[in-house]
Amino acid sequence: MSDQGLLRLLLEAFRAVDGRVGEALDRGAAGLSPGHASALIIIDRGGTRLTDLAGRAGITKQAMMQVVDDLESGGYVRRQPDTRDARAKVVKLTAKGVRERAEARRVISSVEARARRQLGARRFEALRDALEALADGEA
Amino acid sequence: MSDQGLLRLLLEAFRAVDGRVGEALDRGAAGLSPGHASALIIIDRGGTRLTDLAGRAGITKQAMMQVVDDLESGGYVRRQPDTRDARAKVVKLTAKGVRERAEARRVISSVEARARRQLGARRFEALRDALEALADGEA
DNA sequence: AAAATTAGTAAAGATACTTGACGATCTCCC
DNA sequence: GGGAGATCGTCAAGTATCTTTACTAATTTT
Repeated sequence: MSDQGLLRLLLEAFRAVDGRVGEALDRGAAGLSPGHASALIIIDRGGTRLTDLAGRAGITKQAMMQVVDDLESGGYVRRQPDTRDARAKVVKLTAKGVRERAEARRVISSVEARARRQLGARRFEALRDALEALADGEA
Repeated sequence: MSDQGLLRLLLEAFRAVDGRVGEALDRGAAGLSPGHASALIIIDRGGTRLTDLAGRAGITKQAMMQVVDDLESGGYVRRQPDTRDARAKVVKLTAKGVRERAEARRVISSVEARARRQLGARRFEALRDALEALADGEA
C-alpha cells in the first residue's frame, strides 16, 4: 500500500468508503446495497421520473431501470403514471421506502462524518472540492 | 452535477479520470483498457508472480488471473515457470508488452499531469493524501 | 512423514453497468 | 391539423470486472 497512481487511489478510496457504507447498512438490517441506498436517497418526496433519476445518478435510464426494478420488488418504491405525461411514470417511495431512505441517510451521513473526523473539516472540504473539480474536469 | 455525497463524488471523479485514460489509450491505439493498463504497469522487469500482482492491485488472484489471461492472449505477457518454486509461474512482459507498458505509463502520467495542472500542485498533493487516508481508513 | 499452507487454475455467478431496438406519447413547425 | 422527430419507459442481450467455491500440485511446518 502506498505510493500508487491517482487512478488506483481513487478506486481504493471509493471502495473503502463504499465498503463501510455496505457494512453499516447490513448492521442496520436494511436489505440494501450501497448502490440501492444511493438511488433511494435521490428520490424526491413527490416522486421522481426514471429518466431524472438516471440523470442524477449519471447512468443510463436502462441501468436505472434495473435499480428501480430491484427497489420495487423489495417494496421500497412503486411506479405510478405521471398525470401530466402519459408516457412517463413517477417512481415514488412506499412507507417502507421512506423508512429505509431515512436509514440510508443516517448510515451515509455517519460514514461521511467519520471520514470528516478522520481528515479534519478542512482537509475534508478540500477533498470534496478537488473531487468535484476532477469530475467536472473542464479541459 | 454539484453538491453530492462523498460516495458519488468519489465514483464520479474515478470515472472521469478513468475515462480520460481510456480515451487516451484508444488514441494511442493500444488495445488496452484502463484496467489492463493498470495491471501492465505493476509488472516488474524481471516478471512478477500472479499472487503478487493480485496483492499489489488489491484484488483476488482469480480476478488477476482473468486480467493476465487477457494480457496473455493479447500478446503482452507470457507465463513462465518459476525456477525456485515449481508451483509458481512468473508473469513476464513480451517485447510488445514492454512497448505497451511504456505507452500506458505515458498516458497515465499525462492524465495525472493534467489533473495536477488543473488542481495546482498543492491541492493535488492534498488530494492524494486525503485519498490515501480514506483508503487506509483506520477506523 | 503427516499436516497445513500456498500457487495457480477452473467454473460459475454476482454486480453494475452498456448498446440497440421498440411502441406509445408528446412537441415542434409548416 | 398533421406529420417529423424527440422523449419516456421498457425488453433484451451483452460486457467488464469482480467474487465465491473448489480443486490439484508443490512447498513449508511441525
